[in-house]
Amino acid sequence: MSEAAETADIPPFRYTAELAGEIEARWQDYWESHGTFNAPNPVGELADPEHPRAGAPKLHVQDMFPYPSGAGLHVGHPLGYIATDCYTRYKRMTGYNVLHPMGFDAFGLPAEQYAVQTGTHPRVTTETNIERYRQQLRRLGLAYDNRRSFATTDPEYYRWTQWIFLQIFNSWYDPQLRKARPIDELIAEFTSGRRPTPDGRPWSSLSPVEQRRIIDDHRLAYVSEAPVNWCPGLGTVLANEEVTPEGRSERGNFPVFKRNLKQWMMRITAYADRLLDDLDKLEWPEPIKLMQRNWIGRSTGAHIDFPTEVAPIRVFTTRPDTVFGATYMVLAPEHELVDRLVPDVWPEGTKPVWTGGHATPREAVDAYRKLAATKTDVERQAETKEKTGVFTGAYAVNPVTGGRIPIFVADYVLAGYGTGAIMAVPAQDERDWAFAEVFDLPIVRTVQPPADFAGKAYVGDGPAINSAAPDRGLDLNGLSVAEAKAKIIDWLEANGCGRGATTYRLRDWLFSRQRYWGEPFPIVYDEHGLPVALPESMLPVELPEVADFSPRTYDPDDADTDPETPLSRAKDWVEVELDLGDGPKRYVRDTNTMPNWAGSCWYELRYLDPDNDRCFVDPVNERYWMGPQFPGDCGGVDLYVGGVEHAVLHLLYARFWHKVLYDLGYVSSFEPFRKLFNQGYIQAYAYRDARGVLVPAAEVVERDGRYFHGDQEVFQEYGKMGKSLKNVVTPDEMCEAYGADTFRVYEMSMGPLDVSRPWETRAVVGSYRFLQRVWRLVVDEESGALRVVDAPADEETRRLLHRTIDGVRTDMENLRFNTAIAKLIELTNRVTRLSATPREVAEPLVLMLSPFAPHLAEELWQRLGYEGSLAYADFPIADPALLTAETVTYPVQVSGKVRARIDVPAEASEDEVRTAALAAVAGHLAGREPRKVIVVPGRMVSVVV
RNA sequence: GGGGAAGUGGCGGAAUGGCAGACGCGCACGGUUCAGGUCCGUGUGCCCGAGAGGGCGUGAGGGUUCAACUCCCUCCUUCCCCACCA
Repeated sequence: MSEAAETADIPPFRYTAELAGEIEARWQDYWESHGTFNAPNPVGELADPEHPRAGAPKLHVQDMFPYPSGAGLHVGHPLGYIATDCYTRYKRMTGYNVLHPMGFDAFGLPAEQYAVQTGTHPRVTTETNIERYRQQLRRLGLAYDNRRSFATTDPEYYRWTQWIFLQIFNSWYDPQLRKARPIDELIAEFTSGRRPTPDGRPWSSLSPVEQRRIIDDHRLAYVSEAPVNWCPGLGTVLANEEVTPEGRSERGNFPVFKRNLKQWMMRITAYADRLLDDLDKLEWPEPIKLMQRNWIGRSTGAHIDFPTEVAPIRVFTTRPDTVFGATYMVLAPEHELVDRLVPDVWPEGTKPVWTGGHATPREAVDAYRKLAATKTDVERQAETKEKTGVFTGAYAVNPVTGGRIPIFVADYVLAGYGTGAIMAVPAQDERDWAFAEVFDLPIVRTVQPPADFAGKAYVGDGPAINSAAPDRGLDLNGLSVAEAKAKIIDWLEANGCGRGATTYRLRDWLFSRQRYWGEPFPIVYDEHGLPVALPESMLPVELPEVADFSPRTYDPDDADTDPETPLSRAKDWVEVELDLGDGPKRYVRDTNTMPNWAGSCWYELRYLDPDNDRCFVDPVNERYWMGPQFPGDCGGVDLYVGGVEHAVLHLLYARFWHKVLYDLGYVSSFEPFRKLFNQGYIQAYAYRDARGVLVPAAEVVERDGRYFHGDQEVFQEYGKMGKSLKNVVTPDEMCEAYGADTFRVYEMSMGPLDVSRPWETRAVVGSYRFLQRVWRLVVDEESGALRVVDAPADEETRRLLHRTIDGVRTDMENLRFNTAIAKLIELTNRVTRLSATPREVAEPLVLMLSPFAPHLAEELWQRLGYEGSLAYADFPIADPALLTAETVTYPVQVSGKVRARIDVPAEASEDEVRTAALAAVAGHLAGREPRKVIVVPGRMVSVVV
């Protein structure tokens, strides 16, 4: 087919991809040069009292910003961006001052790894990628306030990331007030003696270094020698969340080892309760809230101390009511008391199975620990229910029964949760039951199980049994689990052997990485090796130039190695002489960088005041865009849209930082994102040939339900769109073939926004035809003349228009764009059948279409005789009088089956409808008298015989 | 193992107690065209029937109701999250 043949028959004024491209470029230029989507701030450089929306009610909508990868965007990426664009364009037309910004989360490993491979500086790669993203997004006509755009890698941005880090570093958590406070206030409490020192010595008797260590231990950001996930293959430590269940690195799939290393930690656990409780204030999808609740994992119960010969063992239990059934104890292999407890010889009464075949307890414990340490998590996984362990040779005393109970070491008890020790109650815990069976330990039921519970643990509710110690003044028998818990906690507290307690699954956040392409810490170390904050005037601490961007990596299996960061090799940068208040001294910089998450922990705030160089956001601007809307409101972004993969980490970290900033008085909102919406994913078909090799999806053709690549039959599968599946479709291709407006309409009409669905390029043409029909309603394809007439529309068209307006408004408010578009298509299809288009329909149709197809709408709006942009035009309002049809068709059911339809005037009374209905179905009644006739006004009639 | 979400035509989906399948893709037929494509029109859940019409139908089974895709119970399947958390 020749170019000439292709275009020869096409009318000169048809809405083609070429025309769409021309219109789109023109309006994108217009919007940019007019700053059409700039949103005015109340104060500061972005304030604009002349703006049409200055002082209007605000709406702050935000997308989860992208990491600008080298591959560029595919059609799945902008789904959420288009959705928020449609929503904000709509809300702008209903009078809101809309803030809709976009930025880039640009620190990260891919640019760094590319740098390692090619020597290209990550900044160069990053900036190239960002530029590409900007162009791709611009082409989609997304209505951003571009003055507010930034990348987390901009020194002017990460200056404030570092500044916030310092606020966190210079804070402590006051559990009484349940909030973070400046560290100076803690120092003042110690100095005045209001707060005792940890070991009771007077504050003034401590050396300055001792004082600093105590203070440092209270900071919300602190350096800790803690067990971390060391990954020699990557040369870096990883957060727990970055380690797979198999005990390998999420990136690279290298082995990960638990090592004690000095690392920055964030005391997010101090906020566990607030992070949990404030979920109730948020309009988030329940599944996401649940995931956060599970992640925080609050359990309430008690700490109980079990005396031993060396020191009491403290356990955490959620079932203190079952303490009478505690017939043995288990310590995690890493528990600090293990070494002190182990005696020289096996005591009297040691069962052979307890010893693991070893001659002494010491030997047995050492061997077991060694085994546990070398076992990877894969192996532990494989033997999930197989309980292993070994007797320590030591006994503890059950504080309520006074009985001696053996102490075991077993890896089913985790060092990192609770106290790393448990009281084992086999009768009421399935794991303990399994262990007790293996090691032949006594089982004492303390909750009466139902009849069919012989031979297994019973974890449910029931009356307590075998739970009395009259000589100790304790009797739980007959009480329910809840009652027994309350009573035993009172008893434990009164007798000094325990107290009510709460523990969390959430751990403190490991906050340093041994990478190059991240924010440097604004911290130096002095001659004592203690951290010292750099003053604000020294921010930002910029990344030094280095020759080699990679951390030192090792044999992936060699755990006995130490991190060596890229920054540590920049000797001139690392060693500095500074005057930090007590004269010029030599300091050493921190050579770690912050994790990827840092930049996204507060970016929602920087959009509000992106150029402010006095503070990270002006409080007035923050209060306007994010502040509480009513008493008790948490405030925050009004709508935050992004993928469900950030359900826990990003959203938890960002909430944490936001709460610290709130406590310190910098923001008026105590949650960053009031409402969250998770968009689904666009997935795509991929094809493999008979050998299992992927073939490019674009080259596959379907014939009779089978798929072929050339002559070869290939087989369809379904998955994420990506290079690896050879099924990428880019927005640029779609813009080229159909125009950006068609692409936008297609993405929004595919289905509900929160559901994942497959991309089908061949279906895009439906949206294209729709826009062509709308174009034709307004513009004559042959002459280019306006087809719009001022004569009024017929009554039914007018009523359909108003029902459409009403329905579209509801759909837009609820982000149901697919049904909104369906309604617009229905209206369009009706008007298409008219010989000319009434202006009273054309104008509202164009306005309603404009959020989805903004370029086309702007063009038609202009052709309809308006000047400038329709971005601030009023969205159509339905006339309530026209929302019903003139006549209503009622289906008439007899015994649940539709037997007739009747047309009655909309204003007909219920009796008139009933009479008409009965007449219509008389034949089906066969003379029987209806028992009941139900008339649902405007809906249907149901006759019961 | 625990938790969550979801199962509707050939496909994406619509209907949240009231006409199941809106809207779109695909497909079929017709118009336009030398032809293909485009565009326009009509039809399109399945079965019986020439037709009028009738029967069946929202993963399976049961229940509530005049009326169930929708609410309740049991089960099956798929996807996602967590996973020895005391």
